[in-house]
Amino acid sequence: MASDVIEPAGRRTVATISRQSLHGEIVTRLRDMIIEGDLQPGERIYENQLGEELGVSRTPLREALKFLASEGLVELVPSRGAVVKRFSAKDVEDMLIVIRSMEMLAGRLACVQASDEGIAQIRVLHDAMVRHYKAGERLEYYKLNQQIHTGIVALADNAPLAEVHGLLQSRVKRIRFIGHEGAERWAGAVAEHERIIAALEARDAETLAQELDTHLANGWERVKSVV
Amino acid sequence: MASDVIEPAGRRTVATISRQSLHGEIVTRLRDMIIEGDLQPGERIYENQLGEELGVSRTPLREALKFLASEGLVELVPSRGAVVKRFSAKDVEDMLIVIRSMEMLAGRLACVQASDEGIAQIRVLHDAMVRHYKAGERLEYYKLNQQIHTGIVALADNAPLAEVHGLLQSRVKRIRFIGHEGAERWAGAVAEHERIIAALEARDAETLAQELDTHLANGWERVKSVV
DNA sequence: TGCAAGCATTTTGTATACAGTATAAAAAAT
DNA sequence: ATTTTTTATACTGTATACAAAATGCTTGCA
Repeated sequence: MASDVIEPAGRRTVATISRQSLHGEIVTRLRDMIIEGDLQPGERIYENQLGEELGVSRTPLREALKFLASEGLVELVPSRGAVVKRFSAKDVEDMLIVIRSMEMLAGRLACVQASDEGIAQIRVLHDAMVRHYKAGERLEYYKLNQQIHTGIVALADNAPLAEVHGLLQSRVKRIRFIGHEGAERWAGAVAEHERIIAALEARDAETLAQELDTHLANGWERVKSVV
Repeated sequence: MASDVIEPAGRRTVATISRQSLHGEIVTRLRDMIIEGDLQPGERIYENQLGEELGVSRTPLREALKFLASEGLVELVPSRGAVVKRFSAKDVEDMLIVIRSMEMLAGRLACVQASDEGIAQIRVLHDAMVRHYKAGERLEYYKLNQQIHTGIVALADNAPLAEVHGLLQSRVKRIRFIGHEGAERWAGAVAEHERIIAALEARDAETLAQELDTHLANGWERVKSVV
């Protein structure tokens, strides 16, 4: 996964000056490494070793770890350093419950707040996703799927909501990415998405919330065997 | 914790059980300072000065600032250090919308998940709060009010939910604390609480969610003049 | 052979020092 | 007088060095 794709809200990527502070770069770098599985859950992080590996000294690395600890991606054990956080099945289920609730809220808000152009953009993403589905391209499908969900949340025009959603999303990304669903389930997910977009375009808040509810509940069914 | 009792002989742990790392202590210290208004919104934080003031060197202080930045309490401007984050009225309203949604979810979950003892404990807190209300003790009332809301979220037995709720809660605490409501509004809030507790005891999820919804919507009405 | 205690190594926690950058103030030129 | 440039100062960013704590290993003893 490229690190330059759309960043979650709260992170400002200024194109003009790429000179973000070093610890900032390390944060995004490590976040990617954790999500992509380069750093595995439960793995202890040795500051010297990792710092050497990244070509930075311990100080900014430590600062980055504190940041990620607050995000909940790593755990800080006093006097024993940082460990990549491991999530239990219940943790994941709990997170998905919260994510579901927040996307339902986002959907309701989006039906009121969103501009027509914003909704149209979601439709574009959806159509592209369907094309990738028909072509059987799972990775591309997965990415667009994520973008659509993040996009609906963005339409709600509620920064804290987007932030918290992104926070939890980043934690389950790793697990969700693994989830390989069978053809029939995959088809079901696409059909659900179709109804979601339709409800959004109709600005039918209750229907949209309902569709997101069932879609994300099914999402848990799809991944829970993997966790 | 109980683990200190069974320490092996010859290995004596110091009385200060809170053997938290220094940056950890600084985090809680600064968080309190921000919430209580010792550090005011928009105020720039000079690391040397604040470090001197707290009696710590810059390194752990900087780590603490990174942590708080991830929490959203301070903002990191590259090459210009940390600033206490300032929230607009819309920010606060958006946060309260999300908090409301999360507490509604928590209420629904609590009706299923909570133990009878847990619910009884909320009742105890509520009764104590009412006593403080009748005595006109605003500060004590405020604290118990917070505890009740946090307690209901805790009953949901969903760690990520409690975490993100606490995250947003800590941001609006500062504002909420300021909000001095008139006598009649105060009475209304207490009455709403009474209905909330009743619904919880009856484990009536929908009624509870409804009551929380109106209560927290009114909460925004109560503070929005202040923001 | 098993266990315990002490020593050594490794790793984290904190402080300090140095380098780079932004801001502000002062001086010079238009 | 105003604007621009230069210079100085102060603060942040990063690295390195030192101290404390924990883990692991070895050695001694029963």
